[in-house]
Amino acid sequence: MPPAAQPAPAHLVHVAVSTPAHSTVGDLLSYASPTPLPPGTLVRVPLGTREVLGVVWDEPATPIALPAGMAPRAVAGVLAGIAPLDAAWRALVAFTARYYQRALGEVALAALPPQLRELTPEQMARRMRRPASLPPLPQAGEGGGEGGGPAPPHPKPLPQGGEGAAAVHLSAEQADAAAQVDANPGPFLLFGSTGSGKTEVYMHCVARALAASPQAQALVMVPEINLTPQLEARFVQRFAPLYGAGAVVSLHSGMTHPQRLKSWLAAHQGAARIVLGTRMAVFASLPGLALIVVDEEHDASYKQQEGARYSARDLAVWRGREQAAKVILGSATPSLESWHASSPEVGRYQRLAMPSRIGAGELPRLRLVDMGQQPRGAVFAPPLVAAITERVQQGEQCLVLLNRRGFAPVLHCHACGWKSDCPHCSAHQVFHKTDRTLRCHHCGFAQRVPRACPGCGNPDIAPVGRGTEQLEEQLAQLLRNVITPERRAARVARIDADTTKHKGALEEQLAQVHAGEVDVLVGTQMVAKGHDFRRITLVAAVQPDGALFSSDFRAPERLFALLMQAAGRAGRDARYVASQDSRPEMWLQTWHPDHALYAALRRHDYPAFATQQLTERREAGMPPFAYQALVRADARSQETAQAFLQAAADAARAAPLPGLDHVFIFPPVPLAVQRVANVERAQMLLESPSRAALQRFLAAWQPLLHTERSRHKGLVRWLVDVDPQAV
DNA sequence: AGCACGCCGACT
DNA sequence: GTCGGCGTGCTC
Repeated sequence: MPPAAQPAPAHLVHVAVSTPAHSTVGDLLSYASPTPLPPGTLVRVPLGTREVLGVVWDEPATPIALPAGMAPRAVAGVLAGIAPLDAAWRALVAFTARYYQRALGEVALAALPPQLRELTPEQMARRMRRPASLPPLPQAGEGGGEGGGPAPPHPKPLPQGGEGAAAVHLSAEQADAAAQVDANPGPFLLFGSTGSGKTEVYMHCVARALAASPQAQALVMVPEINLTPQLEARFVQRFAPLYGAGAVVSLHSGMTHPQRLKSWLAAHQGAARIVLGTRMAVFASLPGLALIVVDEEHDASYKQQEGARYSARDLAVWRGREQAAKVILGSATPSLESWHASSPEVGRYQRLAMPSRIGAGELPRLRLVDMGQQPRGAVFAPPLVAAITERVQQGEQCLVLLNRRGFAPVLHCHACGWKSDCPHCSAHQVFHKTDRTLRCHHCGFAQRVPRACPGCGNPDIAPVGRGTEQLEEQLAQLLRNVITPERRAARVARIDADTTKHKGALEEQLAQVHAGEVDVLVGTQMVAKGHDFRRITLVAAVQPDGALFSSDFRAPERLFALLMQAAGRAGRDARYVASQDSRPEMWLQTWHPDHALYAALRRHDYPAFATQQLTERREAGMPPFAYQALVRADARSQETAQAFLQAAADAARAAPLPGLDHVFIFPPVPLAVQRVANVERAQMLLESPSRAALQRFLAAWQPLLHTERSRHKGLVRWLVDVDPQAV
């Protein structure tokens, strides 16, 4: 009688699964597998009653002890068609989790395309077999080891001589910047004014990087989904002839899950040579990564605002160093962090300047309207109305910016003092005239506009303040008799989040502007970013002052960047400036015409502005001369939220935690909008001159925060935000 | 976070 | 008699 086949000796594998940082479960869970599984392997494992996606992780330095008496469960399946994620990807994920104080598995799983979680191994295998537009897939064998499968096939022979045939001529400035990137390790800060042709430099550097090796890949990030289509068009035009149509892919949250999975797999397998995307693309699996470009690197959108609150720009720099890829950060108005890092005194980044505008007209002249000298209560100062009228009569387009949606931010009853407060938030409900609603922009609560004051019955309730809807209405009224050179009545249009809710609406509206059907465009800051309005010769910011005296120390930086960017929308094409005496202009309506920010803006002098801001920041000990973290707490009552934060701070001081000597803990305070959707919000700022000390402190603090959480009933959630972009 | 189990109110 | 409210507790 032969003995029954011995069960194969079980191998213990350590798997990252998605358990949030709030959970008591450790970073890695142990499972049994009949065969050893290399780190990076995608597996399905049982977790409680469900089966979830996991990533086999590296053997921990210190062995993990299972809870007493617990036997490891068996791995349910291996996603065999997908090569293991390489060590570089795992290192990026591990660093992100550590630095931003989140669970490893949460970061790892969030970094993978969502459809991987939904597909069973069988569905996955079917999908991998399906003949796709992608080149044939490398088959990853069991135990395939590090670095993925064999080199991917190439749809087209490699271009000869480094530069592709489709290369365009670079200006001397562009060529010099590109040559510096070639010759130096970086990271680089490409400081190029709007219209200086940064994208050409990016494409040139991408071409060089890809030509250097058949495996080489490039990652190009932009801040907003809206900006990916036009970027993709340019990259496809330039690189598809060289590397095939599948060589350029996009990755952003606006794509469908199947599209995202397809792009992700193409990048993972190396078939995609160029990945374009938003901040999430920084986590793409790119085994051949040779170059990372972060366009508009100053943009706040690179900071993730939920889950792991990572900065894709900062992670790009980290990843580039780890994976020996060059990194180019590009901006006309760099973040002060990057500007400082590229200063001679620090020298961490190499600064490359491109001051000239190519093929575009001169930068617009700044016109400051002193609102103290204008009739009270006017939305538009008479000189601005006159200027817009004149432009429209000459067949030129104008752009009017106001960063506030709706008709008016609040309704007010003068009889009893009633205001349109949101019942669930400590904020006003915004009056939207087009659909006759009051809407809270924080919690989304919407209701019909009341006919009379709900407080006293007074039928006369008045809008206070202005939003884009009101500007649109007022401008249409002011320009009602203005005729364009084509003998057509002037047309005003509005672009904001309300008019572009539906898919394709933004593209449609932009097309109308490009076709010249619109004369004056009113919009929020979404129109100031990136879009190429060739015929706009006048840009006006109606109410820019708010940011000058904001409690947020980064508000001036953001305002300067926004206004510079908006100014760059004007006069992109010299042909559309009708005559010499109508050169492009940027108008600002301000109560503070002598403010230093506007003076620097008038000279288009970012370096002067940055120097002044950095001086203030240095004196005040603020970033980039200090490092910050924020602990946020949401609770049923403000007292509970603050009590939790205070208790956490007390526990840290009582311990005392390592790094505490170099970390200053501010008292808990309510957020500016204290209550949202009936949840009270508070936060506590931590500041340190040493990033390392702050990191050490936060890591040691994590378990105490968990402990405190359970002691505070009514606490809804808490979170840590490292390097917060607003405090 | 999910997803269980668990113990009290208004309905087929 | 059940369906279901969301309060605590666990996930290798």
